[in-house]
Amino acid sequence: MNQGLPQPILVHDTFTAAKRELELREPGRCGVYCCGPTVYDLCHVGNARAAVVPDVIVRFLRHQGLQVKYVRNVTDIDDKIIARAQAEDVPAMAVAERYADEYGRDMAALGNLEPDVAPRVSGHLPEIVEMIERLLARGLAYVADGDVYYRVAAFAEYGKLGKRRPEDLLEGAGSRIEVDARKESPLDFALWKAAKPGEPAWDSPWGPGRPGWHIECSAMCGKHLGETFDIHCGGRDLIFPHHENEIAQSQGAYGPGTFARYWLHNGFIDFAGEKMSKSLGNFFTTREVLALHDPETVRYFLLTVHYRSGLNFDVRVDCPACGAELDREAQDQGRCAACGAEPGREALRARVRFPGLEEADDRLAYVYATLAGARRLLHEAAAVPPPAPGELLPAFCEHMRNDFNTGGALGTLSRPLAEANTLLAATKGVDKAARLQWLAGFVADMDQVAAILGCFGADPEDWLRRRRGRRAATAGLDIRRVEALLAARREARAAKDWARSDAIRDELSALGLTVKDGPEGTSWDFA
RNA sequence: GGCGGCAUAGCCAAGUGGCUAAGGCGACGGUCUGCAAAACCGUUAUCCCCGGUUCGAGUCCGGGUGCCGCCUCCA
Repeated sequence: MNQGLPQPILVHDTFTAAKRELELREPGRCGVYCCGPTVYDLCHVGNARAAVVPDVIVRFLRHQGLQVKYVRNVTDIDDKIIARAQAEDVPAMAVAERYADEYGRDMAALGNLEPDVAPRVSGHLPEIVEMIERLLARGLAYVADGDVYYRVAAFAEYGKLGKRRPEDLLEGAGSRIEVDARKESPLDFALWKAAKPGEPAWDSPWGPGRPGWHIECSAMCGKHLGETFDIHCGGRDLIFPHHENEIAQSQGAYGPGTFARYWLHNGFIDFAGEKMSKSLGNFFTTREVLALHDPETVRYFLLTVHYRSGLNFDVRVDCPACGAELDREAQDQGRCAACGAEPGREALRARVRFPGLEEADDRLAYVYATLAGARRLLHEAAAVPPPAPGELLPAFCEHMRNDFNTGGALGTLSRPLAEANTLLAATKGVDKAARLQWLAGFVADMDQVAAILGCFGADPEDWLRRRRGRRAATAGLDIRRVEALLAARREARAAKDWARSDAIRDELSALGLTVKDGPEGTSWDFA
């Protein structure tokens, strides 16, 4: 069937546990829902990945010509928000408002497109209540003391997404699942929670209260994407119970065969090989990482591996006193085993480095330097022939069509980038028109790659300038002193005083810089 | 205990049964350079183990081993 796509796209669907060809509910159109954050604190890097992944998927689907409606919710009613509000003695909605803003800032910094709709739970109480009433009417839910629970036993499909059998789940009921006398079964989950004194509450047929965690997504999907839509995204950990429960609710309300047609789940981010947890060495907010690296570098790094794989952030901390690399234990103790210094955990945390991101930053700089060179050459040319259709974009898209394989797609760029640099360096023996034509095609293709990835799209010169400025700032470098040294070295080189020239270069390299002497003069960068 | 995932070079990593197993980092050799740096070129793996299916398997099936995750809030 024609899907309104130039070529078929394969997607890995969690429900069927297999790669399937994307068949749209309506050719040419695609509805995408992404489970967004619960806004009770600054978002962490895992949240960033969970947003970048669907963002790239949406960008690619649009690039392939689909009309995409992208919905990413914000959970602004939740126990953790209430807990934080009570701790700070402010209204819960104020907490939610604040962190929803912060989330928006982080997402924008990372280059994520605005979703078409960013619904909030607090704006969908009527839809939620209506859905619960539907479930009650169908015998799939029951009221107990102002709470409403989903009757899991009444939904035969329960457990299919998460590959779980209700019997197995019940086995560990005593220890794993909190037993609540009001529930018919320990597996039943809350659709509506009666408000306790002091908690924010909304009116409902069952008394004042608030929605359970899962029902919001079912209700918001229904409202903004319809009873059935194409793609539902989220982190792996949401498969069970969150997405399982969404299916139970939505199919319970709308009938079999409704709701999301494809379930896409992204893998976790680890720090230093461990799942994030709130101990020193392996929990980082997006904000913290963005303070150390260009947001585009972070985005690029997130896209270097396939979205379903785990992604490890190496964490490196060196002792401020002796420079020794500290292991995890030393980091937790805030003490250097090599020299005995005790800088403390906080001081060490301030010295954290992410080698993977540093490598990614270098790679991005290479790409931008190549683009800068190509653009400069094209700009200087009197006449540029129309771009030659290259192989870059088709090869790139072939990987993207295979379950949005950004890692594989990025790999296809290496050859063309090297080729571009070869052409840029070639001064003789190349056909000038052919060279310009190839480079024009390269730049045109890279523009499209940039639109798909949300990377490589900045002005190359600006990006490289920003990078140097950022690194100069973190290194506490005095640019004027660097300029003075470079001027002195230029003089020495003009006089062919190599000894002095090299001495100045040594001085610069002691500052952590490297100089490059090219035909168009000397440039410098960080080593 | 139940369920799921992963195992590819020194490190990271792509691989939709079939030509010489992408790519990046690192290392080594070379071109360029006053010397360097950058850039470019080249070298750097038979895919955890055992068995099976197949004309053909890193890719499918079974059994091991080892990591990791979920089953409780979690992206």
